[in-house]
Amino acid sequence: MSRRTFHRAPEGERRHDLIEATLDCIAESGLQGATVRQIAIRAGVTAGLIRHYFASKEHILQEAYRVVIARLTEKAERVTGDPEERLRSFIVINLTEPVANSRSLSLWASFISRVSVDPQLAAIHREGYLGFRNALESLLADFLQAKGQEADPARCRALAIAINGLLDGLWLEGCLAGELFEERELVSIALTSIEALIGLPIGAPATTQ
Amino acid sequence: MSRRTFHRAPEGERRHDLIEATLDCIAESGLQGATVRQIAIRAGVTAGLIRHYFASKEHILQEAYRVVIARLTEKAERVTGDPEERLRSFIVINLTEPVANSRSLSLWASFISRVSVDPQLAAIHREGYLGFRNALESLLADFLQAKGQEADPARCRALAIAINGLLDGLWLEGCLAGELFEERELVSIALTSIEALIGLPIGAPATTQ
DNA sequence: GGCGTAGTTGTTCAAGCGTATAATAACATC
DNA sequence: GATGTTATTATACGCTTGAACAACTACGCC
Repeated sequence: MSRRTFHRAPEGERRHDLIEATLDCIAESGLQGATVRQIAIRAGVTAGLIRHYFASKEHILQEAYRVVIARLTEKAERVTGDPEERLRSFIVINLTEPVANSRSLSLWASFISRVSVDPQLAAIHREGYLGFRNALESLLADFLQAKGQEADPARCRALAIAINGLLDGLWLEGCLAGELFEERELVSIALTSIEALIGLPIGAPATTQ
Repeated sequence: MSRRTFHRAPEGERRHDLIEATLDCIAESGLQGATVRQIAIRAGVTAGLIRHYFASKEHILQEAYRVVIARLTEKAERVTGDPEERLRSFIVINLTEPVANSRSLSLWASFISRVSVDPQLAAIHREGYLGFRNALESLLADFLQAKGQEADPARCRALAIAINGLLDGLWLEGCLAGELFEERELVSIALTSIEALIGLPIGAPATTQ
């Protein structure tokens, strides 16, 4: 009985592949679909190998959640340019591919549903979430200051909460109802709405139709 | 070996209890925690009984999802009063108990994560979601008309999308980060923001601090 | 007050789960 | 090319799962 041949992959690559396979399983069949056997099949290895890299199934799920959060937030947190440009980019990035698509939503919702139950996931969640909102709040402060407005802390906080909510909600709508909107439509609505909230133009160049 | 004694409940009551037990299981341990045995234990019956009322586990989960959606939307869809009062109530209801709490979010997210995978759940979702947004859109049209503004359909649609997004997002923030806000704070931010979006006061009576 | 019905129980079954561990083969090193 | 290390496979174990089904009993009915 010959064993199947295999390839010894470097640790980093193997871990990455396993996590990617995990995300595929979750996106396709939910957390319940992410069994060690299914993950292994997808990654093209046998089930036992997962325990060689992750102490338990819990651990690989936690790592996978970190990756999900990172992909949802990292692009928006690295915008460049002047304050106005950065704010605009932040908005657009969060409402277009690859951040906004149904797979992202499936993954996000799968983990969110367990955040209030699983303390480990809750910790990972809080970390990523605060980072995101702080990035937005400082973006707003910079923008207001650049426009010569006093950056009243209370107002900044309220604005950040509102805009964060608006972006979350529109992202949700776009991911869920995808085909009901053009990408441009949600971005356009977001820009117009946020201009109304702040009371200043964000100067979207020929984006608002 | 004597069997345990039992009570023959009327169908409606028994089905209700079983669904309630299902929701408890999901809220506490996610969809994975909703096994026929756990549901049965919570409902105080044996596992076999579930299959007497529901053709399969899938069916009881679908019924449970219908209940979740109904509880999230029914109160807001039944607001009364003049247009301004109805709009204000709609906003407040969606951001306070019992619609906004962490259990609601857990249940919602659990099902949402499978909507893009399970066609049956997707159908149930679309039904409830469109009802909610239509309710908001007609509320807006009434409000604008009552204020003497022309209810331009395109603007109504964009406004409904934006406000729906804002409410969803703030609901999410409130449910997830609950302790970071006072209930009043999110409601207050929502009212102020929506006034800015519409460009009209909603006349919140002494609610905005 | 006995009977029939069907709501409910208890048990069983195959499948699939996470985990543990021994055997094996790929690769680095010399 | 032999050797040592360890990534990887293969197999096994104990447990839980959704489902099926026969036996039992509560309760409406006449």
